[in-house]
Amino acid sequence: MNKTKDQTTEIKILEAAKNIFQTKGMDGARMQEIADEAKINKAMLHYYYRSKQLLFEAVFKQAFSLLAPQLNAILNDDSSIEEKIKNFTENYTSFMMKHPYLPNFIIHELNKNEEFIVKLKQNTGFPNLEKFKIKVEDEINKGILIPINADQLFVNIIALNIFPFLGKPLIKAFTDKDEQSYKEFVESRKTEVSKFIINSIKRS
Amino acid sequence: MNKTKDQTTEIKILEAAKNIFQTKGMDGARMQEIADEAKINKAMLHYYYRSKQLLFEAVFKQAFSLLAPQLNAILNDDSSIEEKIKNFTENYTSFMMKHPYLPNFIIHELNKNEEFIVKLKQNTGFPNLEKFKIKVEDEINKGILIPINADQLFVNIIALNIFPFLGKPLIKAFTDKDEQSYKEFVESRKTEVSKFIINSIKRS
DNA sequence: ACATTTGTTAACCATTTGGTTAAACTAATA
DNA sequence: TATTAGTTTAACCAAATGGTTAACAAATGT
Repeated sequence: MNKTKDQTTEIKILEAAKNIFQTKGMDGARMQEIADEAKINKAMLHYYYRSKQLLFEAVFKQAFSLLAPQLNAILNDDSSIEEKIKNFTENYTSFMMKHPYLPNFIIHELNKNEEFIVKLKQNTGFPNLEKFKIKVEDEINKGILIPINADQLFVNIIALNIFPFLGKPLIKAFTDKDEQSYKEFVESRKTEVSKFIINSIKRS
Repeated sequence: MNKTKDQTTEIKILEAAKNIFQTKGMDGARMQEIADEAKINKAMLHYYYRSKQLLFEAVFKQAFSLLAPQLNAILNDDSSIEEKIKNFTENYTSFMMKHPYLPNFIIHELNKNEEFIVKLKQNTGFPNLEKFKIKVEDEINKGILIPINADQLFVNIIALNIFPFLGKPLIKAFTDKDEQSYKEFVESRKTEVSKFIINSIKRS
């Protein structure tokens, strides 16, 4: 057999499964649909991944593993909180514009199965806030930032960055934007969000 | 027949459907499961609501109709932006603590079926930002607020308030909180979030 | 009292769905 | 070139699922 072809079929399946699972969710996805998307026989899905559940987990883990490094990189580098916020906002928004279904997929499946995150947490490389917390407290002590709880600040940062992708249909409707102007709206958040946060927490 | 009993059966179904649909989503929900939850025969679901789709829509519309007035009340009253933000943050968080599955349910289903919001928009009472925008611009001109785009501000407000309910499993894992301390965390956001926003936009 | 409408149930049905099987095919190896 | 191991396919299967039906029960109106 040909190892290259092995991989391409296996990867074609994962790719197709990613598309279907991320748009329709675990429950809404059909094995046949994934097979069609990958242009292979349905039996191949089971040949390579055994069951829908295992195929789903392969997709989910891959999706999650795309997000964690983004967070870690910024939480653990040595830059100032202001720089962290600027970098994160810029990078994360750019990344999400390329993977717009990802936040919804992860959040929905995690909410449907809360125990699932316990498994992920055991993984090395699961984001850790310790260094970020220390840095926040340090800058508060130095008078750079006004007093704020680091957990609250962290949640505020990710909320402001992720929500536009989660709530896109809602926001589009509320603010009366079409696809194009919504894209511009999100694009402008790359800088607006960090200004907004820094305005709030930086001692002036 | 007995009109009171009619209503209770019909309402028992809607109540059960709400529980199941909101936790499992349209695709994950089973008609039999809803019937069991309501402790009635499965055929009754079809007798009163015709199909799964229509039952789902009844649940969805009811859920959505709980959110819209909350938004409208605050967008359209005559208070200052600062008061709007304080009221909204306090009220919305309290409300969501009582209906924690609501945001996820609405956001997930809306993302799976983007056209669906068009129907909702035709409804009278669909939230409208005009008055809010005018008030924001007014306060900017008066020098109360620093310049900020009203749409961006609006998205920031709802992002900061809704995200803790959408991303609960994620945030719990990242910040290492158990159920109780997460509850306290969210509780404290009732005031923290408005302080955070006002800090950012109020001219000092 | 009786016919009619409304509500409820159990059994049933067609279709869909995840998953299996066995045979056919491919390509490297001995 | 025969063997072997891995790959792919079509046909199949049992269980689950949304939905229907027909008989029965309980109100309601006349």
